[in-house]
Amino acid sequence: MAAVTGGRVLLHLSRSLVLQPSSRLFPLKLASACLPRRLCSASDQTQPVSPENESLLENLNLMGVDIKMARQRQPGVFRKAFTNEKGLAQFLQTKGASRQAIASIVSRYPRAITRSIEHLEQRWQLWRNVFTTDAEIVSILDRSPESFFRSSDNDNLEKNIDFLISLGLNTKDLHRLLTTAPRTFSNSVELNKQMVECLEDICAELGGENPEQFAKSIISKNLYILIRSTKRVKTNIETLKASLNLSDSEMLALLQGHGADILDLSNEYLKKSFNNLQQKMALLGCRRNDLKKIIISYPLILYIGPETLNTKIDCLLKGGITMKQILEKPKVLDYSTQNITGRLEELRRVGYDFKKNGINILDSSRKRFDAKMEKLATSPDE
DNA sequence: TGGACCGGGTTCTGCCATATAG
DNA sequence: CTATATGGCAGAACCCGGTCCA
Repeated sequence: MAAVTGGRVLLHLSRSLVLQPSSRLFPLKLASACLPRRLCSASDQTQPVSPENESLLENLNLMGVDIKMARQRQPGVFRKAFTNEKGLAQFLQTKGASRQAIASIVSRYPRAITRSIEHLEQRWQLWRNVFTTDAEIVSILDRSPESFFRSSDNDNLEKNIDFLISLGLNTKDLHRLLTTAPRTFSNSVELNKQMVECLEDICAELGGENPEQFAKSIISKNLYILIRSTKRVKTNIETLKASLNLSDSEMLALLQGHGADILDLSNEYLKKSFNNLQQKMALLGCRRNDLKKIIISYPLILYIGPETLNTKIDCLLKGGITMKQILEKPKVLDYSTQNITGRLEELRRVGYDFKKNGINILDSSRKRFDAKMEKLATSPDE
């Protein structure tokens, strides 16, 4: 509203992509007169807050930025006298970002426009140490602008990369890490070090031989671990250990296997998930040891939400599969309820005998499953 | 050579709270 | 005081196919 005061200026701005601090043209006192939001009335005891930067608003409008969203997220940016929205836009454009992408990036993380070109160039180069193309970086920025822009500390970023390499993570690991959990690289190195130390300590406490290797292994198995708090990881390990009554070596084995996958679940979620599974299994007449067994062989079962899990199990049971079979091949729970339901129906039609043939057929790719079905259709005696 | 075993690929941000800087 | 930097949180699966062996 307040922003569109002069079409003349709009035209002018759209022509020149030359970067310039945006506010020069509008002295502050003038802008304050334009903005009714903060009339410095007599009753207002606080210092008059500096008003929003008028020309900045215009620039952002031109860029297609969602001003309302941006203002809600980082209002401070709008009151800055000098910003670099044009420079940022041009920079991202040369890297191959579309107009829409740039607008979306700024809408979601307005502070991006406070970074200088030098800063941007440097940060981009650091990311390019890990990524091979600009396009990859652009796609991450589009996905998560905050990951790239939240920190203005390029030295820290460099230290992070060095640190992660020093852990023995190779180029491919680094690439996966930055792709999957880009926030990791905006953490302070200290924070990342803390998590690594935490993992090493856990290994040592459990009597592990090689804490460094252990930490590295957990990170490469669970790329989200470094953007979690050490408290979360510790609590989850305690929860697992206590509720399953695991010995140190059992716990260690679990973590070195697929247990790493569920370490980053929120503490409450893990507990809720565990309790649900426990209850469900008790209801189905399983023994306490079965619970332990299924979690050790298929920890990801705790990743599945209570409702989904119960539905899946019921679905399998209704389809003529026994709990005993599920306990032996928990991986069938990997597949969606929809997938399972469909397959059960197909198998029922051809009279597939789970007692005789087992349930492994449910744990196979679509291609393999279809091939199998075709064979069953031609020679139904199976 | 069918099928069991196993690991890998995909993907996870956007908000809030708090400490710190200015 | 305000703005920035940073930590932390909730949220919640599914699918594919290489390989090896009986």
